[in-house]
Amino acid sequence: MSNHKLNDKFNPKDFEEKIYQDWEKKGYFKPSGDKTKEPYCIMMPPPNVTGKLHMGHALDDTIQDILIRFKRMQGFDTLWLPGTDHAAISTEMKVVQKLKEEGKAKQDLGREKFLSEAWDWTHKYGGMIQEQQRKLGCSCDWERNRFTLDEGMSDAVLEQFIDLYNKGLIYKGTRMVNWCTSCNTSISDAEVEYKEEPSHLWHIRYQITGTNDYITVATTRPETMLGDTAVAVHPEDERYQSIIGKTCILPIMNKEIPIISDNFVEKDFGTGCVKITPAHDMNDYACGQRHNLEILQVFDENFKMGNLVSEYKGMDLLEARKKIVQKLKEIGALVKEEEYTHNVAKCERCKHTIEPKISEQWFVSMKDLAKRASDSVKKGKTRFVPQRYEKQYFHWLDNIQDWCISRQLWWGHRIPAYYCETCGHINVAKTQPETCEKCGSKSLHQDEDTLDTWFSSALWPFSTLGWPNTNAEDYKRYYPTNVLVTGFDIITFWVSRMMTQGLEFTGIEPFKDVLIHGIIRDSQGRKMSKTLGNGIDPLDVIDEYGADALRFSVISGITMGNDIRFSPEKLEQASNFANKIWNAAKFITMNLADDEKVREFCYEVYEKNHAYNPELLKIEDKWILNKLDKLVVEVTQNIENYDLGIALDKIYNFLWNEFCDWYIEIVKPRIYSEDEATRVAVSDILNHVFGTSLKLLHPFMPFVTSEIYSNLICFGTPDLIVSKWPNIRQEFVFEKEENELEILKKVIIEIRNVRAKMNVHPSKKSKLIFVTKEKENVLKESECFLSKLGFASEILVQKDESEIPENAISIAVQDLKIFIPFEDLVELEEEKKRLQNEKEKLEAEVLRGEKMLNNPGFISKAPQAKIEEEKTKLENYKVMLKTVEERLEKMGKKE
RNA sequence: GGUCGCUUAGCUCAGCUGGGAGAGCAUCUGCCUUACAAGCAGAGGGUCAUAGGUUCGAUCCCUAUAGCGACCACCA
Repeated sequence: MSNHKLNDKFNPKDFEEKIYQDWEKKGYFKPSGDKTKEPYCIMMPPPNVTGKLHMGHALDDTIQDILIRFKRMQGFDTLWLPGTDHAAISTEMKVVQKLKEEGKAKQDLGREKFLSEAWDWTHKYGGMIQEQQRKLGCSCDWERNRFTLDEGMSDAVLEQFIDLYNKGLIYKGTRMVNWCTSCNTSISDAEVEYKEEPSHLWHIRYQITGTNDYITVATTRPETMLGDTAVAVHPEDERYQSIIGKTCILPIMNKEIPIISDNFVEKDFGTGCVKITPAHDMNDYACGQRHNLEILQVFDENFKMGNLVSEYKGMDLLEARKKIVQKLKEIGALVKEEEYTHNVAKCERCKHTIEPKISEQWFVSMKDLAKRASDSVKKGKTRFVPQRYEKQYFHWLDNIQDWCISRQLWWGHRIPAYYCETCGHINVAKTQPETCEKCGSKSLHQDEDTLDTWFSSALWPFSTLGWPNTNAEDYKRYYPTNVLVTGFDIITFWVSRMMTQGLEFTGIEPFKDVLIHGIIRDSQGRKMSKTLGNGIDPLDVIDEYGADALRFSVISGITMGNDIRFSPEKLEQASNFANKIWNAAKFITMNLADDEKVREFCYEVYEKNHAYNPELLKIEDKWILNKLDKLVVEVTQNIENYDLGIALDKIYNFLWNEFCDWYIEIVKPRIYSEDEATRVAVSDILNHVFGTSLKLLHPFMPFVTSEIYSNLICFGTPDLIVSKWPNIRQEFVFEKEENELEILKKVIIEIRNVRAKMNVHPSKKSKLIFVTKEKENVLKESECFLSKLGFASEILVQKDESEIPENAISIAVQDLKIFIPFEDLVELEEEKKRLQNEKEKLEAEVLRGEKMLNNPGFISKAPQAKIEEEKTKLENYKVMLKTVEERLEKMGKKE
């Protein structure tokens, strides 16, 4: 007997942790370093260092792990490099919050102390997510783990800044930027999101200077009117032609401001007149630039009312709005107040309001960089999967604005710009220069700001490999990477920037494929969110069902790019599946023939590439081997194409419905055979087929497959994780046998079907009489399992129908006729009804076939193979119909 | 407003370049058949959103419509 050690009950907790430690200890996650192999590399999108694993990560990481494990088994020199991101705003917010709870403020602490707090925080909460990724089974090389604030990465960031600055691609300028009033920093366009909010549209009239006429403007922000420096209309708006160039009186301020014309004004919106507040609106600012308008700040640094009007000074903005509306009412300037919903800019991180603010910031000039990144994808150098997402990418790059990279934060890479206090010159260098490069002064101070998080993550695919040292071994070997796996929400933030920066600094696209997946929603289809509290914790899932089940549940049946609805049913399915193969493994190991002999046989099959000995193979062996070979080809192809959901479902179906439900059942009599040669042969096929399926399944469900495999296969075979991916055969040698067995399966299904319909208890056996002219040999060979699965007391094969009892059930499958004499159990009327039903079905089939084949269009235009196929099918149906008709006729005569 | 996606069994979703609709769960009927009741065997259930078009043939390709969703832009 085999010395199997599989526990009686399947429980992932018994082995998952143990197996992971074993993999890591044996160094399987590290690249093989074998230079004769082709490298294959994936960079893990770095999660926030203080983050927690959520379902999105679970999906993203599972996909990557599947690809890496697949390629590793295929013999590539694989590197999957993990890491974490310092997540500037997010982490700083958390630390600020913590300080606040302690009654401290960031400013009081000062930069040094704050950073030390932030590092403490990072060390305390950081890295937790990586422990969780281990639980998920991620086979990434932890020894190459990187952090965006570590030394090497920081050096890469400085290199990038200085290089772009020297090329003139980074500049400092005063612009209107998005300002988060809560985070107190500028943010980039990509970090702004818009949310619909109910508000009002106030119509306010401004008197045209020197007349009794008025011009009415519509606004959602009356509090900004104090800073109006013009009113604009569309140049071609007939209504206002006469007043363009005149001036009007700004109420409350009682100030004369010009009426100008500008194309950005929409004639059809509101009144067609827009108040222009250059200091507090993006469009107004641009318009002000075009018309040389004065910029008047209405708010102070803290977004309270400034001192334009002393009455409102220091007031909260919303409060000021009320007061000003009130005032306008009083002076009769308010014409109308209507309900209005509009989009309000919000901070993507903290969800607080974004205010446009004029300030001095650092920018990256994006136009040329974007063009190149766009072209790369257009030329197919980098490919989006699914392809439709490239539109999102193009759209972003084609409409790119300069990238605001400075943040008024402390947690991050500090901008390497040193200002000369003597001459004002900006010195840009990796470390603080002794003297100003222009005037030689020693009074220099560094820019206070830090860089956008994405400025460092943009370098991720190569800074992790040693860049800017272009001679670094990893960089030379693994760059560019093969595939980037991520969600569509991050295409603009990250994918596009890795492309622009990658091309600029390495001259090549950082990855060949960009694989985009959907997001995981809750069981009702809602986005998982903290506020809704509908998030599923992957760790809870792992705890309850195991990591393999979690992985199965997020991959099975999915299509790349489509959203996934989380369902507990899938987890049940997954864990049932794991349990199923566990039990199959138990059965196989329990019944293996003598170890030594099987091992010899195994060796033949494995090392000689399917060196089957046809002498020892029976029809069912050939059937399953043929199916297995097809499965290998298809699954391999599916994974190459990133059709992971399809691949997994095929393996599932093969293992459960073909291997367990049919093959094992068919082969049981041979397993229990007295003859040792029979047992050895069948043990070997079981081993081979099951072992090969486990290989195919391993990338998807690494733990349970490994645990089983190491208890199943013969000595000398390596651990599953580093075993060889099954060979792909070019041709399927057992097509004929496969087809024959499929027919026998149908026969068995039909037999079971009629027995079920007639309520025959399984213990009640019956005779099976096969009538055939050609399939005697096949039937003889299959007698053993036919009799078992068909509940037969005896099997008779004969050439004609001469001795068929009157009251027998008859079944027709292709050219086979089967009769089951149930003796007293058969009710003639019932059987007639059933046959009549059968007849009608077959007639319909024959009709369909004839209609098709009689269609001249079909005959002349359809491919020949299709025509032949239809002809064969029609012949089969005709034969079957004839059988049924004859039987009916006979029964009719008996009455 | 622009772009894109989705609409298939009661539910959740597959369905790869057009050639007789699939899975899981749920439902119904039998089974504790010595791997597995987390199981086995069987069954029922779909005008593939609607209307046109292309084709010998359309769930699949084209056009329009409706409902849902996402992204981008943002109009004061």
